[in-house]
Amino acid sequence: MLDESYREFAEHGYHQASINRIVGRLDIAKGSLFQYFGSKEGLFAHLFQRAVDEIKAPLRAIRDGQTGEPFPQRLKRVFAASSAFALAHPFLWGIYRRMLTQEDFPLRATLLSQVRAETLTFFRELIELGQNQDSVRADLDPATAAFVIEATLDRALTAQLSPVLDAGLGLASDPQTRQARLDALAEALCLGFSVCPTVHPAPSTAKGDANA
Amino acid sequence: MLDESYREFAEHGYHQASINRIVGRLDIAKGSLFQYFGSKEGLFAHLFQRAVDEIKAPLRAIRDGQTGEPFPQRLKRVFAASSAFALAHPFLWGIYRRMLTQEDFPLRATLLSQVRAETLTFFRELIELGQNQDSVRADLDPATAAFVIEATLDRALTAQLSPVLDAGLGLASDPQTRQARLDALAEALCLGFSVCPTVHPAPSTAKGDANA
DNA sequence: CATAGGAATGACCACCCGGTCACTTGTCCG
DNA sequence: CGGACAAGTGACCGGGTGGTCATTCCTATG
Repeated sequence: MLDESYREFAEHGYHQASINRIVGRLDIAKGSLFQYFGSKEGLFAHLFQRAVDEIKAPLRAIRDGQTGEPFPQRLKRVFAASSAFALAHPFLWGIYRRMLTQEDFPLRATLLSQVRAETLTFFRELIELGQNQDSVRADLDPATAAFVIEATLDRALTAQLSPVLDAGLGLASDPQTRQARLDALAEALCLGFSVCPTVHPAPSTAKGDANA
Repeated sequence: MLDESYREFAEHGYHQASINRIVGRLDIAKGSLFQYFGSKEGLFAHLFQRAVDEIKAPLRAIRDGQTGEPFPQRLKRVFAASSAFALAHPFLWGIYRRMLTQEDFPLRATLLSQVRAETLTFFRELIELGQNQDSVRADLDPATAAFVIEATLDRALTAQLSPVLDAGLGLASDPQTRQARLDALAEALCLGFSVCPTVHPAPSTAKGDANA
């Protein structure tokens, strides 16, 4: 029952989701569903809370494991894990994405600010940890950098589930390509965050005045 | 008539938009509207095409003006101009944002891929131009960087119109703060793109092995 | 077995939707 | 003025919506 409702909301958003379709697929009476959840909004609220609880564990696992690694490696791991999570829970991800843009999504303000605050804090802590390890430059504002990272990751996850948005980058294609593209994004971000000289050979001319 | 329909779609998205409300506000008969546009989808397609045409001019003006400036300045100008445009056309921006996440938005694939391709090309060209000027490091992949920039800008524009998403960054508050935050975002991006030594003094300790 | 009480049911409600079309109205020309 | 023809109208249609509630069914207990 929860699974089927979850799928309906994720596939159609809130307003386009149909209680009739849900009970039709489940082959139960409409009255039963309303007896449990009271209203469409009640059903949705219940589902969302469950989903939020479900997403917390993997996020924490990423943050608390392998704390010794330098920042770029950790960021890549975060990107990879998030990508895997979004692919494994496309419906949940779809709901979240919809809520971001749909002003009249019920409970939007409450639910969103809760999730967003947690996400940005997660990245800010990751960055500050990197700064303490000297793998992130100290003059970088953690909040600003967290914003950029979150925006990039969000777009990447959206792109990998929606070929229209991929725009030739390859996130929506096979796993190997996706992995490579995600790593490239993480690296491009790290370029700006790292204490200056990046490991890459910088193959072209040496026009820059102080490279390596 | 067009203005009122535009507003309706932007405020409610496609499916939640109501023809009845539009004709009600305009105080005209429903039949008239259908005589002109044939269907709801026809009306929307017409509106969208008009909006796309409208957006092209300012974008081109940004790209083709001040070509001599170094990349970071140009990027800041692009951010500022885009921010102003989104604030001036919140409805249009709302439609675009909705279309990004709503799978069943009619004509989504056609319209979106058209817009996205143009946007990403715009940024790629901006970066390549920066590389030719030596104000962007040569080993940066233009497509990847364009992706990151576009993602960040998109999130920033969303945040400035939706306080819930601002997450304490200050994009949704007064113009001065917003301007400063946009500049900070652009700078954070440029850190990674610039040929290495950034102008900023890097105030803290000199633990990094080769800073400045 | 009888029965009490909660759980399940689905016909039904009022409402709203996009879309139609027979009809009225307005306009312009001979 | 009269007629032709386009423009404008709004009652109406079939269908879908979230939600209700009198009724039936099931089960658990005495």
